[in-house]
Amino acid sequence: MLVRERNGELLAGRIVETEAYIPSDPASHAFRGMTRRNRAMFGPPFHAYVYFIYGTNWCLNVTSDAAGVGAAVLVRACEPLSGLAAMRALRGRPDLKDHELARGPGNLCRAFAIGPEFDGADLAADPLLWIAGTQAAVPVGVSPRIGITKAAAEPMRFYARGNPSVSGRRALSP
DNA sequence: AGAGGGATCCCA
DNA sequence: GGGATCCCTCTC
Repeated sequence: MLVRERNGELLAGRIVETEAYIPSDPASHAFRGMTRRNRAMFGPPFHAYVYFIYGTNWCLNVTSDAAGVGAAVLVRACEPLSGLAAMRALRGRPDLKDHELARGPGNLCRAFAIGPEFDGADLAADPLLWIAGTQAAVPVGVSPRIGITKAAAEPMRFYARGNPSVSGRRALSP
């Protein structure tokens, strides 16, 4: 479960879609070594790597290997569990259905008010953003990742099968 | 289906 | 410094 405390309120959601990026992976930001942008990706595990893309979107990753190793998991979607009204306000779209609030990595960061201030944050200790709890066993689907061109066939995307909060439904295997 | 959007990075 | 690229989103 991803949790964000904002103005004394808890925004929370079940993580239902992720993508993996490993050091040997040409699609990874870390593939060509450390830069100012991807610095956090080489930090200790279970920390946030937040980056800006396509001029409009922030995306949240969780580092997934030892310090010095550039590896992370992109958090692509959450099923909203609490703070839905605040999420809807943050999206600025009163018309959205619950399962659309945090569907897609850019939308997720908007709904949870996640921005560059969390780049490098310790997700086990940060007072305003953390990941906690155990995940109920659900059927997990595997597919290629979305929106990349290098290593595009690698089955590195993992999602809760059948969950409507999962993005990229056209690309899903059933 | 197609445009918009801006930061980043590589190579001159 | 320039330009290709980019782990996308919304509207048409």
